[in-house]
Amino acid sequence: MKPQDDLLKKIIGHSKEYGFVYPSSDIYDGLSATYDYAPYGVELKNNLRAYWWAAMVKLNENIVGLDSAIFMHPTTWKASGHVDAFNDPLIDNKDSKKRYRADVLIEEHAEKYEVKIRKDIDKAVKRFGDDFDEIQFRATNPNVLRNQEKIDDINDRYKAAMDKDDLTAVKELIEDLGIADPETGSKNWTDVRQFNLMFKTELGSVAGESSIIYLRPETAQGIFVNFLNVQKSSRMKIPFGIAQTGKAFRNEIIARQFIFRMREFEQMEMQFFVKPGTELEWYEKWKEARIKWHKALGLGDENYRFHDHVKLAHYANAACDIEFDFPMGFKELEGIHSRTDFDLKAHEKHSGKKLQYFDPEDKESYVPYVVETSIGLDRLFLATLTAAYVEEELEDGSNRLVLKIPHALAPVKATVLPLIKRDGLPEKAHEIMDMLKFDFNCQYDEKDSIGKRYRRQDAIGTPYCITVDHETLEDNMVTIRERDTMTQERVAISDLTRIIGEKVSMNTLLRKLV
RNA sequence: GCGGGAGUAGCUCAGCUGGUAGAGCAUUAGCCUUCCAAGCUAAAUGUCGCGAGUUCGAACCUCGUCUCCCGCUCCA
Repeated sequence: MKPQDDLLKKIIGHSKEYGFVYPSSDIYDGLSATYDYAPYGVELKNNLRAYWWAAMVKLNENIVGLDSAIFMHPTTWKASGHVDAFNDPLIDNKDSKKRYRADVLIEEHAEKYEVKIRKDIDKAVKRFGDDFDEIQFRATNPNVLRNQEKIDDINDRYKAAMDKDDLTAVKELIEDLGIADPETGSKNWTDVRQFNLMFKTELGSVAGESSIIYLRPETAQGIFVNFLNVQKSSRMKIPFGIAQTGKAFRNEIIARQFIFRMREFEQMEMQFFVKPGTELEWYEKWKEARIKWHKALGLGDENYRFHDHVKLAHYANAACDIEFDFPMGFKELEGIHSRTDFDLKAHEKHSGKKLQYFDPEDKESYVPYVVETSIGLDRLFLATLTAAYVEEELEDGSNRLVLKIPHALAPVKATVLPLIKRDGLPEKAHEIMDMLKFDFNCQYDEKDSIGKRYRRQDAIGTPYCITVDHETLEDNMVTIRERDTMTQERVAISDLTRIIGEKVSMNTLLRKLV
C-alpha cells in the first residue's frame, strides 16, 4: 500500500474515532459515499464556512449573501442545461469491462468520416493550389458527399433516438455502425443505459397530482434566478457579486474517496456580475484573490496549484481549478469559471423575463457576464485535515498525534485542566471556564494524567490548554500550553481572554487578505 | 455496472485440522496525585454482516445475499 493511501485511511479512522466525520447510517452498515459531520467536525465545517463568508460578504462592499431553496422550478434545470446535457447514455463492453458514453463512441465514429473528408480536401489543395475552393469542393466532390452523407445520417439517427429517449435505437446505431471498443476491438456491448445526474423527487403530497422536481445539482442557479431581485433590493451596481453556501446533490456514477466526492455535498459559490468585455479581467482578479484566500490559511503554499482548463464547458470562455495536494494527489478544490452570459440569457429565454442591467453611466442595458468562484466545503474540510494531520516524534522518542488545524478554525479553542481533581482545583478550573465560554468554544477535563489530557486535546486540534495548579489559588496565575510548540507560559487569569482572543481570532486570517 | 479487497468489542486485530470468542488500546468507576501518552484494581461492551446448507456441533466448510473500501467512465 502506498503511504498516501495510508494517510487517507488514517484520516478516515481518526475522523470517526475523535468525532469529526462518521459514516452515514453507521448502524445500518453505512450508506455509500454519504457521511455525517460529528461534534468536532461540524465546528470545523462551520468555521471554514464562516471564513469564506467573511472573506466574501463582510470584506467586500459589493458582495451580498443569499440562501436560496434547494427545490427550484423544474424549468431552471432545462435552462441551465442539466436536464439535457447531463443525461449521458452509457454503454459497457462485456469483454473489456470498460464503460463508455454512447454519444462519445458515436461521435468518434462520425469523426472518422470527417477525417477522410479532410484528407480528400488536403489532396485537392495540393492539386489545385490557389484556385482551390473548399466550399465548392465539399458541395461537389462525390467522395466528400458520400462521407458527409454518412456523418449526417449518423447524427440524424442519434438525435432522433435521443429525442425519443429510445436507448434501444442508440444501441442499434452502435451495432449498425460496427463500432468496436476503442481499446480492445470487441463489439460485445451491453444495452445502453441512461445515467441521471440529478436526484428526482415529487412536489405535492397527493399521488398522481404531483410533479417531478429535482434536488439542485449546483447552488449557482439559485443565484442566477434571483439576480434581478438581489440587484434591485440591495441597490447593487455592476460589478457586484452574490454569495451562497448550501447543499447540492449529484448522482455521481462513482462517488468515493471519503468526503472528497459525495452524493450530497456543500458548495460555497460566489457569482460576480460584470460588464460584458471585462469578464476576463475579473476572472484574473478572482483567481488571484482566491489563491490568496487559500494560502492565508497556512496549510502550506506548496500544496496548491492552478490547473487551467483546455476543454471548456459549454457555458464558459475561461476556466481553471485550484488544486490541492490531497492524500490521493493533486485534485480539484475550487473552480473559477468565466461563465459568460450563458446562464442569464438561458433564463431570459425560458422565463420570458428580462434579466438585464441598466448601466447609468453608459445609458444602456445589457445582460451581465458572470465570473464564478465555486469551492466544495467538504473538500476544503478534507484539505484542512490532510494538512493538519501530523504524527511527530518528540525528543524523548515518544510519538504524538496532533491536528495542527489553523487556530481560528479549531473546533475547541481552549481546554481548562485542573492539575489534580481535588483541593479546590476543579472548582477554580470551572470558574475559569465559565469566564471563557462566552468568547470561545471550551472544554473541561479532569480525567487521567495531565500529559494524557494534553495529548487528547492535540488529537482534536485544540490550540490552548490552560492548567490550574495549587499556586493558582494563591496568585491567580495559570499555565497556558500551546498545541504546536508545546511551550508553556505562566499568565494571569485576567489576561486569558485577551491572549487567547488574539491568537484564535478569524481577523488574523482576514487581515492577510486585504 | 464490472473487476479486486474486506466484514469478529468503540478502534486495531487474534482465533490452528469445525467443539457456540479473546488480546491490546479506548471507555466507565475507584485508587494514586503527578505539567506532556502507555501505574494499580474493577466493570461494561459481541445475534463473529445476513440467510440457507453440510454436521451431533459452524466465526471457521459450501452456496446465496447484503454492505463497505480500492480502481474505471461523471463531477465541485
